[in-house]
Amino acid sequence: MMFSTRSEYGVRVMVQLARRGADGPVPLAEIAQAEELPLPYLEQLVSRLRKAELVSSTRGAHGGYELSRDPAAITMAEVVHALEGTLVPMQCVGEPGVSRVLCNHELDGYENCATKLLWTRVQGGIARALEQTTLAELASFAGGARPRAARRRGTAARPARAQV
Amino acid sequence: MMFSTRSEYGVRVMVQLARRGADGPVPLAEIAQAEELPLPYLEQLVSRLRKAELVSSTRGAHGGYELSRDPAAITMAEVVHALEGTLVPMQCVGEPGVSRVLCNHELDGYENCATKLLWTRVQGGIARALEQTTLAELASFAGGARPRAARRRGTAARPARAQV
DNA sequence: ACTATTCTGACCTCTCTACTAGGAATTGCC
DNA sequence: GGCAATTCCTAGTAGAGAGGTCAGAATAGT
Repeated sequence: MMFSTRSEYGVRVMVQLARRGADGPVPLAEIAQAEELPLPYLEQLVSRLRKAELVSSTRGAHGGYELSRDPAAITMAEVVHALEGTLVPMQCVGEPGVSRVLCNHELDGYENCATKLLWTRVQGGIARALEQTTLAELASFAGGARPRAARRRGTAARPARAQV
Repeated sequence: MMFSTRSEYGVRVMVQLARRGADGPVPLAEIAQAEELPLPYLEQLVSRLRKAELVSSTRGAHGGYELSRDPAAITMAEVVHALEGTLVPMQCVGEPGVSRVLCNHELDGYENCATKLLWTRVQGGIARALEQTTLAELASFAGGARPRAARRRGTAARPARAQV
């Protein structure tokens, strides 16, 4: 069980955009270079973010992407949902319909389905973690914000260990 | 992102074993029939459960599987871990080594990796949900445990809605 | 016109999932 | 001992999805 790299890379793009703040639109090529990720792949990912209206794009020369909202108002739940497409740990929990899961509990609307209880809880745990983490928080984490904040707090070469 | 059906089916096997309690070893064919799942596939799954010492097996005629511990002492974290093999939402979070994730943050041991913070939180959310749910709880949920406990607690025909 | 950029769709390769198949080993019962 | 019921083990295999690549069209500044 695992999230796909889409989420990983997409989140990193968002973090980069947040850190570059109000410098106007940032071309994806810059981010691709900074994170050492393949540009064409990022283009696909960012397309999902745009469709979810998390970023806005400017085409043409000197174009690029920028956040369409304040990073503090963007939760990772939105971001990961846009990238991953769905956030259910098992198909019972999601929308009914096509499923690869054999389940004889469909008949009674899963009322008696013990496992559904489990997966719903797991989903709750995931959702809570994602909702409680804002983009602003990730962007200001550790090595990120050189601009001012980091230096003042004395976060020089070696930042404090991540408390998770 | 999703757990595999291995987890789903494996959990159902465990629930069935818990519900059949102390009737001696239960042949897998019975469970396969009850849940309408392919027997040979279950054999593979249950092998993982056995290697994790969650179930014990009796070979030969009148053999089968039974729980090796009290259902109340088995958390779903153990079960799902045994079935899924790993419980990390992103490879950074897990054991270092081979990874399909391109990451230029490896160099500094991910000290500066903002996304790692996110995935670690998500993992925490998943782990908490799985650890707080015991097999006994699932087994007594809804249609399951006629035996006694359920009735005494007033959990009659229609149990209280699952609070997730 | 030229260049920088977003945007789109098709394609490709590999890995993994969700099985199936076939049999060997073990045990109870007659 | 022989047979049936069971676990156990190893190999497959079809399909889906992950994780990209590729080619080019569309748009906008200079």
